[in-house]
Amino acid sequence: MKGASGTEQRIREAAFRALAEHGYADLTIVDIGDELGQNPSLIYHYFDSKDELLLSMLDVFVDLFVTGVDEEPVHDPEAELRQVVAQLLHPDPVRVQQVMESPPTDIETAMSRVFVELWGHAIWDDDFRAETTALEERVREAITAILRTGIERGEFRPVDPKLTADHLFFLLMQATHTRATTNWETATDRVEEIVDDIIDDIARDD
Amino acid sequence: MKGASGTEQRIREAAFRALAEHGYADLTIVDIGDELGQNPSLIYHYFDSKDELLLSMLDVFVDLFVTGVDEEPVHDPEAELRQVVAQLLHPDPVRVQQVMESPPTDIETAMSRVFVELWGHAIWDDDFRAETTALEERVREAITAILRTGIERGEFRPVDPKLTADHLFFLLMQATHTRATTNWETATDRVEEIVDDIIDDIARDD
Amino acid sequence: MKGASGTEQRIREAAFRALAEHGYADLTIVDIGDELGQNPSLIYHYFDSKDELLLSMLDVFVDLFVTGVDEEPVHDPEAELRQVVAQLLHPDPVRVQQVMESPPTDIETAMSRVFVELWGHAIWDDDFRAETTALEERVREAITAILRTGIERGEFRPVDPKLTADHLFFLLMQATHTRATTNWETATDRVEEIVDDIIDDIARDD
Amino acid sequence: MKGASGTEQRIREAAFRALAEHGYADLTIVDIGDELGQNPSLIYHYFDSKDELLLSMLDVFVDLFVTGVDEEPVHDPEAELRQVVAQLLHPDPVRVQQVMESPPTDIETAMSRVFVELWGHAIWDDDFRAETTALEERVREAITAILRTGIERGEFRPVDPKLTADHLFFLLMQATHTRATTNWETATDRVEEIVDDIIDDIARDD
DNA sequence: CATGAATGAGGATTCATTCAT
DNA sequence: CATGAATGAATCCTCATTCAT
Repeated sequence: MKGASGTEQRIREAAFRALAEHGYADLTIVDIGDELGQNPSLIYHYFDSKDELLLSMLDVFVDLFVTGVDEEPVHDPEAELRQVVAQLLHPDPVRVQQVMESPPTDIETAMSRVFVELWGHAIWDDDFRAETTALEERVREAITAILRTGIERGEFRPVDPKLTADHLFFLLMQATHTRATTNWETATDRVEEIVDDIIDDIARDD
Repeated sequence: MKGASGTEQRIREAAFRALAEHGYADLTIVDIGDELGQNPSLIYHYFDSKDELLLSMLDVFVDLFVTGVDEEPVHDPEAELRQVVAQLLHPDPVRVQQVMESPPTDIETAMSRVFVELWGHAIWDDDFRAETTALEERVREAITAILRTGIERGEFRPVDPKLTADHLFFLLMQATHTRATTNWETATDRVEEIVDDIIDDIARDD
Repeated sequence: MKGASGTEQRIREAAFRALAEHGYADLTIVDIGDELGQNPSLIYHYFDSKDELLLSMLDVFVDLFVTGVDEEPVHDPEAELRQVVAQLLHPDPVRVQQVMESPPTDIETAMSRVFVELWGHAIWDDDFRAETTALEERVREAITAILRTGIERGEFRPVDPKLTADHLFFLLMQATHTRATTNWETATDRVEEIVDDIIDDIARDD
Repeated sequence: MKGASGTEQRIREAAFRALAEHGYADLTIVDIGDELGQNPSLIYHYFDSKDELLLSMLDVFVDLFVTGVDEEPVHDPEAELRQVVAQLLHPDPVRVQQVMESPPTDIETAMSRVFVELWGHAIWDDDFRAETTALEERVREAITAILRTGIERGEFRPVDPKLTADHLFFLLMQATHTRATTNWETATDRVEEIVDDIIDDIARDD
């Protein structure tokens, strides 16, 4: 794998789009080459194998999914909590553009499909599973930190921050999962409704 | 596809076990034949194609996953609600035996893997997606019915039964998903903790 | 690799002919399939890989090269010595037919080419080298046994049987090598001349 | 192909070493580039194709193998005969250094491997076969010349010089061949023993 | 001179599926 | 019912070669 060539990142992004379009079981090197607009064999100048490319492509997903979630100190807990929710459910096209050169047209669909496909692959591949586990922890900890700050400042009720973070986290992940895997069109809305209620409840002033 | 031959069902079950062992992307007709203990060509006497078999195999999963959840009239809402939770998270070996001739050794792992693989496939296959959607609705309605009965009888607080059912449902599905796809060993326990709190809250006598 | 199917042997023979026609560096599975008159993928029902097939094909060469050389007790040392020489340099079509179903048209050319190609491959492959080493020893020992018997019976002069056997063996091998690898058309005749002189010398009655 | 640039010769030598390390069937342009310590594309500035380079590389082998064998008038036939034998079986490191800038560490192994690989390729390539034929003739004639001089001067018995030269030549070639292609470690010693006996016999004073 | 990106043809291997028995 | 031989399409990957810089 070579160094800082832009091509390498372009290949990763092409793999991301191809995965969102074909799924793991059906994804071929030719599909990725098509998406890349170049000869498939070029891929092997930058990656040793299809597996290595796909593992490396996880980075693209991670960047899209959690960049910004856990980077800043917490200023306004409730606003930030709601923003994390929004970010996980509805990727901001502007931020996506900063991370990805040529994002897919429908980024929400692409993200949820890729999420399901990558997590599904993690069942069988230890390297992948290490990444999925780490990514989930990162998100849960980010939410925990926001909750903790809110509680310390008295803006949130004194709930168990880790437990509540996990609770929210489970709901958000499942929203993404159901969106990709069923015809229940309003599932995401439903999750948002539930999550909003929970946040309202935590943040309520009583 | 021929009639209700025992062989046909044995093939479906073999496909289920093979899927739990290899995953969708890696599943071959030979794998299924191995699991069946017979020549792979035999499968084509009963099913027109691999795809048809796998679609048909969804029935095995449905039987395992929801049989019993929605069949009886509701007697004791809280007990039955807790039992639905238990059933979705921890398949009862006795009941599994009634539905499946040769279940896999570790049925919890098998169930959660197959769940993720089948739902993942539903992204790409409309027939599958119709089934996943219907199955989810069936579970959500079963929970809704229990909640509604409990509320009518005054045993539960007057929550929105559909909303709460969806809430519980999302958590239960995500437990299965996280169990299969990450190294977070105690995720299922965590969901049970959260779900128990919710049920306690609904059923609380105040 | 399956058992006693005739197809397996037919594949080995096809590989032999294809090797004689294309050489090791240029030998493809498609070439072997062509020679076999069947689809190349059939080969993989009988052999795990091209390498495994080619190793197994060594047996065909061994059968052709040394069968009969070392099987019988020695009756007439000089005649048998001359016959071994003849066999190694000029395979008898009748005997070839017994060992091989469809031998190549020009068996002498084929044998010497295959010899050079297989021995060349033995440089890089330990399994092959074990076979070439064993085969050479078998031939040298067969010649040694004939010489020893002739000496014991007083029909040969009391030469060192092992040394003389090696001497004859080196010349015979090189005849095959030079025949395949140069334009020196009469090299084999030249070796026969030299070998005949040596045998005359050993068997001379003085 | 450009002129007599030093780089051109360095490429030929790199090809020689790469051939000794990988074998013909496995030799890639990248291997040669690695051995050269430079970018493989550079090779195409000096040679039109891999085939052309390898044909040109034969010169390196010829230089190593026969330089000195046939250049001088004969002074001491027996000594010179023994020296030709020694040179063909055990390349002198000093002389190798004069012909090759960076010879491989184990020159004997390299020489015998390259010999087998090149001669093997000569089966399939007329240009190569012309070279192998010419080289062999040159060696045989050099030996013949020495023998003839020895006989004329009465230092050797009046054997047929061409026949004896071929005899010695066959043995020497086969020593190289067996050394590279089998595990018979002492084959070269064995050939030397036989060849020494022959020379002793020719040179004997009776 | 020298590099490295890029191409395209070819090769080994896998696998769903068919068919004769 | 059941087997196993056989096919052919598809897939991953390699590698000689070209070209822009």
